[in-house]
Order: sequence, then C-alpha cells, then structure tokens
Amino acid sequence: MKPAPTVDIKSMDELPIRYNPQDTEDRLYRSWEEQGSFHVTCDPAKKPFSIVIPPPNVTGILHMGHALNNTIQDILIRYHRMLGQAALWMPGTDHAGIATQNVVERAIAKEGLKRQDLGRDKFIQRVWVWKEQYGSTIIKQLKKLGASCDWTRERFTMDEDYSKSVTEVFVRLYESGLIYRGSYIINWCPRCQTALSDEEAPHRDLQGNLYYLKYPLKDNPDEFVVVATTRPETMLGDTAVAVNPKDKRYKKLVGKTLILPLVDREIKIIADSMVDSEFGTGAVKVTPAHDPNDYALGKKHKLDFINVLHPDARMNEAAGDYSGMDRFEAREVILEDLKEKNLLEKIEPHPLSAGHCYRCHTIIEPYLSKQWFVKMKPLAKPAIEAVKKGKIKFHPARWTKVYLNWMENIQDWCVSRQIWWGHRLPVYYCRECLKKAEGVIVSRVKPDICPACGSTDIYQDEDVLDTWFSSWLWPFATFGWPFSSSVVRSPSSETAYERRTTPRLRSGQANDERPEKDLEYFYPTSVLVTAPEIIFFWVARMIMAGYKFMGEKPFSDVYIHGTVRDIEGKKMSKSLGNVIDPLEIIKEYGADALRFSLISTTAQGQDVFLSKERFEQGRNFANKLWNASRFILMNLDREHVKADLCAAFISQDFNLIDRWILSRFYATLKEANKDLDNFKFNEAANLLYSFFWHEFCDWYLEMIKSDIKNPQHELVMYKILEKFIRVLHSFMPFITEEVWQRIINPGTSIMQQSWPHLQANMIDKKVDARMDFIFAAVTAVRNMRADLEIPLRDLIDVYIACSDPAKRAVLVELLPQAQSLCKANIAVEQHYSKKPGEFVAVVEDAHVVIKLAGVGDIEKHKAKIMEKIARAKAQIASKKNTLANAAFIKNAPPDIVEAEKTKLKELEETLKKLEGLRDDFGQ
RNA sequence: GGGCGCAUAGCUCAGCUGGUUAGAGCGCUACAUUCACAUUGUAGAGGUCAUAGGUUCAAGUCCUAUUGCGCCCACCA
Repeated sequence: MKPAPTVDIKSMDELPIRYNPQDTEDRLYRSWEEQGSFHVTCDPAKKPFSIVIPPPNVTGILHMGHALNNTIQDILIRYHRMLGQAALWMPGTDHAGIATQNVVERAIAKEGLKRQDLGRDKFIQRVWVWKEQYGSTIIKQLKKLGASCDWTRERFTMDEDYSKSVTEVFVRLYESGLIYRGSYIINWCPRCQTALSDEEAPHRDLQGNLYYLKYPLKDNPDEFVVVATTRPETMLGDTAVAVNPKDKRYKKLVGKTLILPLVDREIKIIADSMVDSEFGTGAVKVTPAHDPNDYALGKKHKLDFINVLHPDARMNEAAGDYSGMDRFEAREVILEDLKEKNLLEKIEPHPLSAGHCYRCHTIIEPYLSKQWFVKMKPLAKPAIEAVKKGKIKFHPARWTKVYLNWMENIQDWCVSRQIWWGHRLPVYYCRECLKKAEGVIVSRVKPDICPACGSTDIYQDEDVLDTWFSSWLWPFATFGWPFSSSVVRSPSSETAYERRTTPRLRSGQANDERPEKDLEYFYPTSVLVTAPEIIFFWVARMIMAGYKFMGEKPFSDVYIHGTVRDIEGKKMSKSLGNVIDPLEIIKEYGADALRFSLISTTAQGQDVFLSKERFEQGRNFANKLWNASRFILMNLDREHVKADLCAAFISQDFNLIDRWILSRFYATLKEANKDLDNFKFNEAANLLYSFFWHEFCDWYLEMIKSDIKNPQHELVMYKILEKFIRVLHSFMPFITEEVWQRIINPGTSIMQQSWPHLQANMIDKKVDARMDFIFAAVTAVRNMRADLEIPLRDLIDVYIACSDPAKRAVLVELLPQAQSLCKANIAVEQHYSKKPGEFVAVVEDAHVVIKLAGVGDIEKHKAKIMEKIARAKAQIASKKNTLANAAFIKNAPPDIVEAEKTKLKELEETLKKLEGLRDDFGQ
C-alpha cells in the first residue's frame, strides 16, 4: 500500500491561481483506491449503512441520468461514512440480455454474420469477449465521477455465484407452484424475436386507421356483417365474429355462419357481453391467436386458435396466398383485395396506442406462444403490506400510490425470453416422457437421467430468463445468497434444497469477509436511489423477492429522483442529439463541478432541465473554494491554529465577527444535516454554497483582512475551512481532498475524517442580529457611494449616529473592518445633526451620513428617500390594519402579534427619520 | 378512460408544517483590476407568484374549478 500523496508544505504558496480539476481528480481517485478508502468490512461496533447500485447495463455508457443517480448515492455513502457508519456501496453491472445481445449482433453483422451462423455456444463466447472488452466502460466512467463504491465486491449478474442464485430462485418458485408454463398471448417483438413482459412493451400513441370489413353471411352472400379493426391483416386468423347479446341489431344473427373473405373459412357469430355495442359497428372480429381479448373469447367459446404469423412477423402458411409477406405489406395487399371484392366498407382515421419493444422500438405483436410465467399475486401481498405499513418509504411519498396501484393490479410475469444471452432456464425435458405429455424437469443441476422413467434422453430448455429475473435478486444475491447458513428464510421459501455447508469465497477477491456475514450484516440495505421509470421493472420486484427469499425488506427508503432533460424539457437521447455528455463536462469543468451543479439544480423528485452553462456554477464554486483556501494558507501561522476551537471559544473572549461566522457555520451545518437526512440534496448544496461564498468569503474574510494577523481570526478561518470542506466533501470529493491534503493535514485523507460535530451552543441569533446591523450600515455607505459615483480609491468621511449605546459599542468594536469594507473614515456619534445637502441613509434606528455635501446627484438621492418613505408608509398602514383587527389579536399566536407590534414600532421610527431627511431637503 | 407532476424575475428553478419587505444561479446595467479569486468584487434594474372562486386573523403556500404544458398507467377491437 502506498502512502497518501504528500505535498511539501513549502510549496503551498505555489498553489495555482485557478483550480484545475485535471491536475487532481484522477490522481486522487487512484490514491483512494490504492489506500482501500472505499472498502468496508463487517464491523459489529459500527452501524451498517448500505446501498446497492442500480446495476448499469454492461452496454451502458455514462449519461446524465447515471451522473445524477450515482452522485446522489455517493453523497449518501460519503456522508454516512463520515458519520462513522460502516458504509458500503455495492457496485456491479447487469448483463442486460436483449440489449447486449443486440449490440453483439450488430458487431458480428459487420463481419456479415448472424448469430445463427455462429451457433449458440460460439455466439455466447463472443458476447463474453465483448463484455470483457467493453463491459467495464461504465465502471471506469463511474470512477471519473468520483463514485466511492467498494470495487472489491463488484458483481455481475452473470457471475457464477449470482447465476446460481437465479437458478435457485427459479427452482424454489417452481417448487412452490409460483412458476408455470403455458400458452398465452404475450408481447412479441418481431425484430428481437422474443417474448417480452408487459413492462417491456410500453404503449405509445399512433395515428392509425379503423378499417370496416364486410363479412358475407353464408346463407345470404348479399348480406354482410361489418366489423371494424385496426389490424386488418389479422382477419386471416379470425375464427368468429362477436356481438353483444343485448344488441338488437344483431340479435337474430347470433349463431349464424359467416364466410371469412379471402380465405373462405366458415366462422360463427357469437354473443358475448364483453363486446361494446358502442364501438365501431358493434360487431367485432375475433382473432384468438393475435389479441388478448380475443384470446379470452376464444377460450370461453372454444374457438379455434389460428396463428397466421411467423416469429419475424411475416405471414405464415396459415395465411394462404399472403404467406411470406411482412405484416404491414400483407395489410396493404389484403385491403386491396378486399376493396376489389367490394368488401371494404370504409376507412376512418383512428388514434390508437400499441406496445413497442423497449429495446428496439419495433411495434410488438400480441402473439400466442408457450412461455414461462411467475404468479405474482402471492408475491405482491407482503410487498404491498410492507409499504402500506411504512416499513419501506418512498421519497417523495407520491410514488407510494403509483407503486401500490401497480401492485394491486399486478399481472403474471412472463419470464422466458427467446434469446441466447442470459440465464438459461433450469428446465429440462425428457423426450420419453414428453410423448406422454409429461417430462418437464426443473432442477438446480442438469439431471443425468429422467427421475420418472430413467431415460437419458434429456435436453435443456432453449430459453433464457428475463434480465429482470436476475436483477430483482440484486440486494441479496450480491451478498452471496443463498450460500449462507444464517439467513432467515420465510416458511414459504423452504424447499428440499441441499445447502452447501462450506462457505464459498469468490476467487480473486481482496476482502476477507465471508459472504454470509455480509448478507447478515448489510441486509436489508438502507436506501435505494433510482429513477421513476424503473419502479415496476425493478423496485417493486426487489421488494417482492426480498420478502419471498429473505423474509425481509430489501431496503428501508427508496429515493426516486427526476429525469434529466434538456433545456426544452425533452428527454436526453442520442437520437434527438440533445445529449450533454457528462464525461465532456468532467473534462471541461471537473467532476466536482458536474456533481455540484447537478445536485444544486435537482429539487427532490423533480425533473432536471439542463444546459451546458449550468455547470459553470459548480466550476466557479470550486474555484472560489480554491482561492479562499489559497488566501487562508497565505495568511496562516500554523502555530496559531493548533488550539482546540471549542476550548478557545469557551476560554477566550471571541471577537464579534468570529462569533458571528461560527454561529452562521453551525446554523448552516444544522440545516445541512437536516436536509441530508431528508434527501433534500439541492437544499443542502445551495445552503453550503451561499454560506461559503456570501457569508464566509464576501463578509467574513473581507472583514478580517484588515486584521489578518490576529491569531483568533486565523484560528477561526482555518477551523471553519477545515470543517466546511468536510461537510462539502460528499458533494465535491476531489477539491475538498486536495485542499485537505495541501492545507489542512498533508499525509492524511479527508475520507478518513469524521463529520463535524454540531456545536449548537455557538449558534447565536443575537450575534447574527448585531452583525446584520453592521452589514446594513456598510451596504448603506456603499450604496450612497455608488449614487455619488465616488470610486473606491477615494477615502470618504462618514459618521453613524445611533442612540442605542449597545449598537454604538458594536460599531466601535468593528470600526476598522467596517471602514475597510466601504473605504471610509467612520465616526460613531450619538446624535444626528442635520446638515443640508449631505447624503444620509436610515439603517434600523441609526443615521448613516456621508459628510460630503453637494457632490452627488442630490435629486436622485432625494427621490430614493421619497421612495423609501412611500414604502414605509404602505407597510405601516398594512401593519396597523392587521393590528387593528380584533380577530388577529385573538387568533394569531402571541409571538406573531408581538413581532408585528415590534415591527410596526421600528417602521414608525424609520419613517420618522426618513421624513426628517426629506424635510432637510426643504419642502 | 384513470392517475400524477408542473405553471413564481428575461431564462432555468428554489421557496419545508400558512406568519416580517417572495429568493438563488445565469443573463442584463453601472462602477471597480498592484488586493486569494474577472471562473472576481460592489451597487442596481427586473415579480399583480397561470386564471377564477373558497377556507383563514393571515395564502406563492391549504381546498375547489378552469386553462396550458409534461409524464405514467389501461385488453376501446
């Protein structure tokens, strides 16, 4: 292990004038990795805090959504790490079945190859090669972002152990009757040529047509029943026409036979209450093999199921003359032919929505096929309970409803996919038994012989599992489940599974904990940070799997952040060309700038609208921090900053300005703690920003400049910097580390430091109020200077008249500082004496006077005073009105009433003084 | 068809359980460069908080309706 990079203290004065992230970020990240700063062990003395990363696809490249998602997680992890908890951020990637297969298929297509040319084994080999080569791209990019994941634990959903977890889950579900195989209408992607779950086939609106087709009656070919359809090509698979039994128009036709045009098949007219008489003609063509509703009708009325499509959506043999045509081509030809036969009544434009493949956006085809399904209702039950009882909380809470609504209407989950890249179903078939319509064997290992008949003629199911069938186990499979002897199992998950008795270690792994300890220690995890798109796909299913297999929730809080959009509110996507590449931002502005800007603009759960300029804020802030640190370093006597701040605060009589900045720092810390605990990252970020920039730099550092060698100031500015960067570290990890190592404590890392302890006793509102008076007075002088157009290089004479002795004392204490801030000689007086033509401002109950008569635009000055008088009068009127209201006095809390009274008194005082000024001008 | 979110400064957005004069960043205007920082500082202009009702002593904030924009879910062929 290499020591932390150290910096020669003598060289510290040579800090560059601008902060350059490129000089620091990669170097610091490397040093953190080398020191094992992200690694965490099961420590019984510590409270565990864990987050599992939403595993990015191995095909993924870092986009803004990832940047936001992972910045939030890193903030949480770094925060809790500094709080002294055993904070684990578990990283890994997802094999992303269809997406990855598509990518590799495209790659081999360049060699003129299809996956079928290679064959299954060779193709999968190619995918692994691709994965080795490109699969870690996103991991490298996460490192650029500063993600403090424990990389020694990195997982991949196709890892050997992980795959065993997947198999285990499938087998257990099968054994408990929650997995079944059957022929149903599923979403079929003709391009990917696989079944999809409902979630993978989102509906998109289309502008289509409603086609009215005429089906002649067998008995009387001149009479027709007209049916309306959006997909006329499916008519080739029609096996009935249905009408509502109450529909008078068709009552006498029910039971009659129609001749299906083009194929001349006889089909019956059936009656079913499912049919909506209002829609179309009230008669609906029934295609049981190509529509879910028709499928239900087909089952109910025992109709024939005629599949007219090949898996690639070309018409098949059952389509007769149309066989071989693509579905959309066939549509046109069929319409032509019907038109020719005068069987196309009309075409109406009709908006409709159709499922689209979420991977390739092809319109899906409802398709009858034999697939594997998970029975979801029993799994959903405890997962609904848990959220209802508040065991798992969504942030923001509104997602709770979305989750519950979906869960309460949950449908069975089609989990088999007709692709090659993924976890193969642990399903085997015995050819012998299949002859007797039996022979399905679900097993953790490939059986050598059929347990039923002893045959060795056994083969494995060709299908693989839905990618999400592995992701839903992520919060526990990553910790080695089920090779754990100590996991509490829910009774329902008990099976005949033979447990391994020997704990397993993953090869090539640096940590020495045994996986089962991890599982026990870190599960359930603390927070899940994710995007709304993925609630059904992933979050809901993890909750179900958690209860089913662990008997416990997978996480306590779910933080749902918004979607990153471009400045016009469009989703960022490559096809739209509106993508802002986070890596480009990192290169140009730095990872800290990216993180800070992103977080400060993202309100809880709200979508983020980004433009590139937005990142200047973070870059500028980093530079401000850098230069403030430089300034402090340049003015530092290390002997003066060794003392303990608290001890010094108690034993010494601290200057008002030092007490003020400490008060403000701790008030900021208090608020930031609250915000972080409530997932209000933007508020914490903005709070820290404005404290540091506007209070610490603009006021505090500027004020102490004139007295910079004062050891007390040195101690305070140094300690605040030191504490502040610890708080800021989770937001801007790199620059805070750089400042820490170069200025605070060379040879150590900020990552090992603890979160600053809240010294609530140093928060002092009275001190704040006193300083506010000084600031207001300084601002008044500056304001008048600007009106007088007196440049700052010219020293002016000012006096402040104030009858309150306490305020005068404050002024006297801070006179040098105040003077330097407005470049004035300031005298403090008790009484204001009118001198015509002077510029005067009223601050609280004091007069701030520039003793330079007749130089500036006295009319403008007068106008400003008149404006202030008007405003004060309006406010006084409104306050008087309020206070005259008996209901207000009666109902408002006493402190509010009191505050109103005080405010009125102050306003009246101010008004009197302003009117005095006006009178001095004459009139 | 159901549900959700948003509407506040020229732009992008904060504004917590209602309570002083509604904030920030960017942009704009004027001034300032031996000063830690021009990726800066100082000062300033800019808002009838979408509309209409209602609740309340008090509404940007709570309720209802309306309008506009965005999103999600749903088996209207």
